[in-house]
Amino acid sequence: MSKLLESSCLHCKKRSDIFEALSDEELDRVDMCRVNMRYHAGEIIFKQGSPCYDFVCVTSGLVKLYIESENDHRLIIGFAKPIDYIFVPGAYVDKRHHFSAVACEDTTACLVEADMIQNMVKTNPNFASSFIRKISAQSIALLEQISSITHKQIPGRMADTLIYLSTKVYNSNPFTTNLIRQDLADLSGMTKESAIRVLKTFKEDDLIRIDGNQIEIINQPMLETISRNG
Amino acid sequence: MSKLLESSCLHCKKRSDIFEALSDEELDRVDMCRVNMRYHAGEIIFKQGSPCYDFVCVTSGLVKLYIESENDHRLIIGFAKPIDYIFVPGAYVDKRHHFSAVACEDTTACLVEADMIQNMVKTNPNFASSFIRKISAQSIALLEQISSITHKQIPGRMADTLIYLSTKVYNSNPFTTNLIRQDLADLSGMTKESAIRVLKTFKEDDLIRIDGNQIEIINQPMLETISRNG
DNA sequence: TTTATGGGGTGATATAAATCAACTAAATGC
DNA sequence: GCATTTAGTTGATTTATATCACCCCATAAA
Repeated sequence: MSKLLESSCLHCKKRSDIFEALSDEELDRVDMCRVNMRYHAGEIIFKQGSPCYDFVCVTSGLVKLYIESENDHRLIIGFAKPIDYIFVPGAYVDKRHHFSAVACEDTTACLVEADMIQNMVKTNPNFASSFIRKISAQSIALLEQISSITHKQIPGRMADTLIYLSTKVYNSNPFTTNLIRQDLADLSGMTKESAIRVLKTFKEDDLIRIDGNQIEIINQPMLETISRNG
Repeated sequence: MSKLLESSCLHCKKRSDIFEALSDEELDRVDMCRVNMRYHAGEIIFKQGSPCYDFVCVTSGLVKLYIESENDHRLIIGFAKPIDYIFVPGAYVDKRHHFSAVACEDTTACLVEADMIQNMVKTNPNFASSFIRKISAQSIALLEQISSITHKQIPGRMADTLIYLSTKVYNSNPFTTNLIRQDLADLSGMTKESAIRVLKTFKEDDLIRIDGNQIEIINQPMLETISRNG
């Protein structure tokens, strides 16, 4: 279930950085190709394999991005939070989504026609540069995650996940999250049971504290050491 | 050891696709910021962590791209072959290389100043689009590799590697390669010993034939099934 | 010639992590 | 109020894969 909201890009306070490069007139054009959507926690925004028509700009809430494989395995490759827009690599290649996006809290987002964005890339050089900068950053994040998951074992991977959540997603410590254990596992490339077990050892070693939905990193230096040692 | 070659972008037969969008005048500008290099097999072209000044366009040979971690683990994330250029995500973010590049055969390549390319993105919209298309394709390839390595076990991963080499890198079957077993392992996220063992079972099951440097996929449908089943 | 060296290969063993199977506790629905 | 589902947790067991310790063989170096 979703409902339409009204406002304008020009005066939007939740505008993604990349739009800063646009003139008022260009923003109006974006406005014309834009739908504001509201998603409930758990709702799918787009699904891996489906055709992609729109770019998604998250204005509130939190969106989880993940790849899924035949055998029901999931790997969370990142999150999109307010004022992020979700880069969809398929838009320029095969017009398909290569990962899925799900609202993990109640979320609002603007869908902007992919053609419009691609057009803007052609007409506004600064927009093009911002766009490439964004893709580049996402590529780097992917490389880091590949590196973590393939080269480190469970404690190192979970340390990376916790540090990532605290410093890149929630930007706070302690942070309050409604990610469940399975999500932490899917971020770290392990099973739910393994995730629970490492978290337990981290708690016992006073590296972190978990209280309901709140996670606090108590000993970040030690977590970083664990991350480095793999 | 490397030596300088002479020629011009304008009449170059080894020009990467993305340059097609450029005018003669723009090609001349690229020419001015260009150095032609020759690398011997095994030589490093750039190393993860080092500052990046140039984009690399491979004109002959083969280049292996990999990420390395503290504990000497390597993961090959792809290859660049003639008429590819190597997209360096750090160029737009932190001016650092996030993976290393090594010539795995004798290789020639043109180094073009990153500033020049970034400038071209701003002045030529079609070039910008080509550029984004290329990055997007690389992102998709990374997603596929992440998916293979984290969701599949050894036979599935090696099947993916063999199919990848045959269809995407060498574009032939059988193909002749000078990749060693360790490289096949680094492509598949496993140890050399494990790589040798799966290859042995593949040979015994008549899925592939290996004769010196030549690898032939005999039963691709079966390999694809193994890949799907993980 | 012998001596390194690097790659391919194999078996035995160790181990990290998945799987399986229970059992709580909380939340939700009827 | 009871039944059902979902999340969290734990222990026992299995298994995939890494590690270790070798072997051989070719080539290059001394």
